[in-house]
Amino acid sequence: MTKAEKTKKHIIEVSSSLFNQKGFSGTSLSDIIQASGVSKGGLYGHFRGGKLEIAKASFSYAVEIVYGEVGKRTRIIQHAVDKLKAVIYFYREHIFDSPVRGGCPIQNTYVQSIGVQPELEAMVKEVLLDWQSRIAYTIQKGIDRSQIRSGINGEDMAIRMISYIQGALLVSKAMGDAKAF
Amino acid sequence: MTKAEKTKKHIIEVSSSLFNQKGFSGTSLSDIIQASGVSKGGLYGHFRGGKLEIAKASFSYAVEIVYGEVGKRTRIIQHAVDKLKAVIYFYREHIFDSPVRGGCPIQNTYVQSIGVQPELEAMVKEVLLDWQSRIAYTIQKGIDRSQIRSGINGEDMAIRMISYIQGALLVSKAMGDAKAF
DNA sequence: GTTTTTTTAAACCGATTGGTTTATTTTTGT
DNA sequence: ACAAAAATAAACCAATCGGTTTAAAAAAAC
Repeated sequence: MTKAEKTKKHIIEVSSSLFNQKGFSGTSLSDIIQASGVSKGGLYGHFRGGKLEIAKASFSYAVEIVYGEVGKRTRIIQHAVDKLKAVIYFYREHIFDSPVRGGCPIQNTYVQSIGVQPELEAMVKEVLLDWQSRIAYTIQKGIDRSQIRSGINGEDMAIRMISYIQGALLVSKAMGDAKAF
Repeated sequence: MTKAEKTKKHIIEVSSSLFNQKGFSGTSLSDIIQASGVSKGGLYGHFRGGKLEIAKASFSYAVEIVYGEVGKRTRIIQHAVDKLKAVIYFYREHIFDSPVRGGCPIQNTYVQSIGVQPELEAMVKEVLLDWQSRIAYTIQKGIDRSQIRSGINGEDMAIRMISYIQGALLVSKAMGDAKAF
């Protein structure tokens, strides 16, 4: 990794935390400059698209980080039901200790970008669809292996599971405990 | 209602829509001035606390509006289970047609204020606790009337119901359909 | 019709916003 | 040691930010 690549990654790491906590309009270039230690010219050198390009890269990075952490926990699990349960357990254990500071980047980015930042909004939808198909795939595999009773609609079940996680996350964070899970 | 009160209410009506859609940092005084037609001096006359005071009043107003609409639907219903179901149906029917433009003010305000606007954050928590106790009260009444089996913990059940609604709202809006409900 | 209330328009404040370019310096790879 | 790549610091831009005060005008209440 060249120096430039390292710097770019560092900017994204720092920015993903900022954007996830304070949102797009709540995060200024000055914030990123101060938190990263990179000069304004440096930022512009790496992201000619300005703030929006940094925010987009930050969101993608944040999603990858979360996916990576979830994957660590679920990759080794064979049984489909256990695998899906492990996903939920992961989120329940990381309500106040998210892989990316500020909580679930999907939730944060979506609420803060809807109707205001169409490009970010579209990215969130893509990620959600991807997540849905991943879960649906696991469910289908479970059905094939007779671990889950057939007749279950994978896509619908996946949506409900995501919905459950997101709702429980929101309420748990607000209430200060994990009772919603 | 005096002229001043009318104007103040008008400012709040307009602002609640703006804040709910674009968030606190995403909404500027200029936005409010333009949308309300009230001059800058007028705003300051009615809200000496500036933007934050307007945002707080707007959130309270938005919550009242939603509560009012939900109440219209549920007030006449006697059976506890039907009453709770009606709440969920209400939200399902208003995913893309919220009483306050931008969707559920609890969800929006919380995500956009957490860690950044402590006063708004605190208000959301209060509203959530109030909502929880309302639902719990309905559940308890249902138990007393043998409409709900005893042994159910009203508070826990209420949290789960709120969590369900919030999650389903978020995902439904993002996905563009009500499958999550 | 007069007094009070309410609202406006305008000026002003200091600070910050995102964005852009430049010359210079530092660092890197060879 | 030298050439290429990377990063900095600084200046600059026009625009906006939230906030504050004032005199004048408009509207309402009596």
